[in-house]
Amino acid sequence: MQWSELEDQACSVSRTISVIGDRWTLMILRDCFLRVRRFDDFQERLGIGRPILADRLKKLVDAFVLTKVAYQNNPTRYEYRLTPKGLDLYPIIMSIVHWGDTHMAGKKGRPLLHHHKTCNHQFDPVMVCSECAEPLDPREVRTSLGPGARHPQHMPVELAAGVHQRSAKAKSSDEARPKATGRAKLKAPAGA
Amino acid sequence: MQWSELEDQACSVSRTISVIGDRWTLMILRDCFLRVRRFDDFQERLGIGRPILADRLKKLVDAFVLTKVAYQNNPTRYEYRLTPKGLDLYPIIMSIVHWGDTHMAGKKGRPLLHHHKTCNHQFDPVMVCSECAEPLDPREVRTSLGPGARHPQHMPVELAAGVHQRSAKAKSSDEARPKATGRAKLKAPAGA
DNA sequence: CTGATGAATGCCGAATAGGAACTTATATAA
DNA sequence: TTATATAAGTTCCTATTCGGCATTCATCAG
Repeated sequence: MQWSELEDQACSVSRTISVIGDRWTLMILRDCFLRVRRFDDFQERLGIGRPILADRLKKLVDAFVLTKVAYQNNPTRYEYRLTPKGLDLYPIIMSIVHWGDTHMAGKKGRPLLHHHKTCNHQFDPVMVCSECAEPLDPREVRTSLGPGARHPQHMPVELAAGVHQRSAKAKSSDEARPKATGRAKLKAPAGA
Repeated sequence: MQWSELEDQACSVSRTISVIGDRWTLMILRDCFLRVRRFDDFQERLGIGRPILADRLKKLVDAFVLTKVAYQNNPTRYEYRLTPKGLDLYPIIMSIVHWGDTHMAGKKGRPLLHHHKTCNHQFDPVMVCSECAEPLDPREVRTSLGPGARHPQHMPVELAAGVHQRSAKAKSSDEARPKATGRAKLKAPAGA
């Protein structure tokens, strides 16, 4: 499978990985959230080669994750800023940071601390259910087919087992709609 | 920078990326959470080459993200299961899925739906603050140095700017740039 | 004009991906 | 007994991609 085929797949993970599934891209994005914006700053902080950096930045701009903003004229120079789409990557980056803090930190502890201005506490990111606000445990989640489902290889094994080529009818009980009852403030963008 | 150098860095993102920052690895992990466990199932679902699959599985086992469990004897065959450390990757995978659902879904909608057994609702994952349970907005988060902090290139720009270890040519950049915040609050909050 | 700065390219060796066939070990079928 | 099927790899080879160095490009300061 080629890199470019990934984004054509009917799988959200594949398509996301086609944008961010690259070592350098993730490092660049981390720096973006640390408010790094200029080519040479990225280059110096990451120790990345300039050609690769240029390539990754261009791809991120093409994917509307970053946008080039002129910060001076004559010559016009640009800096790279996160778009709203790029800002939405925050949970991914924070999840990665938190996993690293939890499982990969050296004996000295975590390198960075996060302080929430809203509540004025140091915090950890927690992934919760949009409906009941409970932290998510993978064993408490059941996956079912959505309207965009196409290929069995993107389904959980227990659903893929009976399906062979074509789009399967969602056979789970609540196939219908997300119907967000419950805490409105937790409701994530519905997407699609 | 080599792949192998990443894991030596004092940055949680670097170290995490050294484990999961690979296209195939992320796809494999997605399948793990969809309860795929056997070599040939991974191979068939992902269309990945067998050598690469074997390599990635081995790396994940070495990183204690997966573990090999014998599911039969004569001949002994193993399947791959997520360890607790691997299960902790769930927020990362879910963040990726959700971003893809939100920003990369085709017109047909998302391929998979997630149902929370705990509350019996279809849901989206939301990343919240562990202290106040509010959804996280990157602009409401301030980053500060933790006990494991070492290199300025892992700090947010406004903190790295004041650190001495910076290379000599930094003077011009500091001059030309609007001073963000001073270095007033560099000190990390004491305990979590 | 010359040099400095910020950014993008070309070239080339090294690493990686991908496919096909091969291996091992056993159970089942002919 | 031989043959076939199965699961989990491994070996080998080719083609692509990656990463780093040096260069190029455009513009402004002097």
